[in-house]
Amino acid sequence: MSTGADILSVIMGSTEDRGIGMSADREDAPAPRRRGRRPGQTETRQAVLNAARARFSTDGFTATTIRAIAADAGVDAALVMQFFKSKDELFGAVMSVPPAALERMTDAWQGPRDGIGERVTRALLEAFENDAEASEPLLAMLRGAIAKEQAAAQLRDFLEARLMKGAQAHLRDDADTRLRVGVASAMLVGIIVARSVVRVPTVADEPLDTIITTTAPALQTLLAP
Amino acid sequence: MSTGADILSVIMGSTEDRGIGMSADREDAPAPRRRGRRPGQTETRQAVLNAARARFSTDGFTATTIRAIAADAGVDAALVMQFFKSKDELFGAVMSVPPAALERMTDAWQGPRDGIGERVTRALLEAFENDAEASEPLLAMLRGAIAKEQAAAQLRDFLEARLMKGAQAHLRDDADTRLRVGVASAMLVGIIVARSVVRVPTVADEPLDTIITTTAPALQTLLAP
DNA sequence: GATTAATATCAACACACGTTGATATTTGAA
DNA sequence: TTCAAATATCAACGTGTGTTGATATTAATC
Repeated sequence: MSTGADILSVIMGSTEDRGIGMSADREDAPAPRRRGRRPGQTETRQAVLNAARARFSTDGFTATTIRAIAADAGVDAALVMQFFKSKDELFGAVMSVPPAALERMTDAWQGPRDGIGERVTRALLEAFENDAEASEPLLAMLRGAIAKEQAAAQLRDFLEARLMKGAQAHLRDDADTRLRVGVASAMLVGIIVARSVVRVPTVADEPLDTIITTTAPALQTLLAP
Repeated sequence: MSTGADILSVIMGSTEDRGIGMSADREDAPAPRRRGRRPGQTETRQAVLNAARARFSTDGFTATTIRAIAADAGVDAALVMQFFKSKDELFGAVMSVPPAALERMTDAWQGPRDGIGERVTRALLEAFENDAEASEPLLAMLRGAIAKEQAAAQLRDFLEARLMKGAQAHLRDDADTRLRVGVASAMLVGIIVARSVVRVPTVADEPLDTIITTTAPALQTLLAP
């Protein structure tokens, strides 16, 4: 049941990073837990956040349980409630794309019109495939958008106010351009859904470069008509 | 046992001629319900299916409760369990796109290469926007794909074995064409997600024709390179 | 009319969930 | 040292869930 949390704890941190040491003790032994505060520097809060991000991104909001998150982090469920006071607040704390990843995505819109289709396609899809820090919050929002209006709003905001706005900083600012950027983003989200959520074989089994090569010319037509 | 379910769901939304006792009793009166079998010809099973399809398509699998479906259909929850023996089986009975709607989508791939981008885009998006019989099962699968592997598999099958296969009947059958059809479908799914699930304003507020006009040339590039 | 099967409701089960209050242990400062 | 705050667990609560078994009412068949 454990997800890509190990990778994550190596990469570590997100917008909530406190800049302290890592080492991330995963629990797998059914140890008879001692009761009080643990000795040494405490990093449990971060472990809970990582576990929550991983769970929410794979199971969605409703199907993710506080108890499961707590178990993943090797912690009692009540402690999770003590840190973040409700499941809703924990979800909110988890859904934020780190600025660095966002910048990498929006920078792709800059540059000559010639290669814009490929640049944008590659930036977004590669970020999603290789950067758990960027993809997990996005997947959490996407999956959460189904059940939680909060998540839909957050994803809307990310796409609209951050990704698309960041794109338009490098483009013209008329209604037509806005629409084209919106449709292009939607298309790329579709490819992400097909690959990572639904896992349609034709799209999911192909190497990412093949997908990019196929997709880019269509995006080019859309973005540089 | 979903034997008769598919047939029934095809018959259902005919908007006219239900033959005999229509009535369509939606709950609105807090009537003290009588207990046994209701008089007249019974159509409750269909009402349950309709309510379930609507619920699953808007709330997703996990958040949809048997009790809510039963209430929508004006029926006791236990009766739902008697008809379909579990929530899983009810979900399975609901997720099937009627053949007529499917045919309308796949037929669009037929014809001259010139207009294929627009034809396909229009067929899929319009079917989704105007035809609840087609869109509700699809949305149910899409929303369910997050939490239920069953739903992801069903949606995979629909896209892969039905929609894409139906498309390829009218096209060449090499690996490259298959990939292009897959990517095109994924892109259109992305637009559906942006409009109907996440409701990104830039894409969702525009009239459908504007979206189609913008999208079609990109699909054309992809499908007739 | 009598029997049987289908349709319907009701009451309750066991279980998992989010959440809470009491309590134990450690840390860090006074 | 002393003591409050932070960190941790435990036991339990109320609620809502899918599901079940008993039972009532009607329709269809003989």
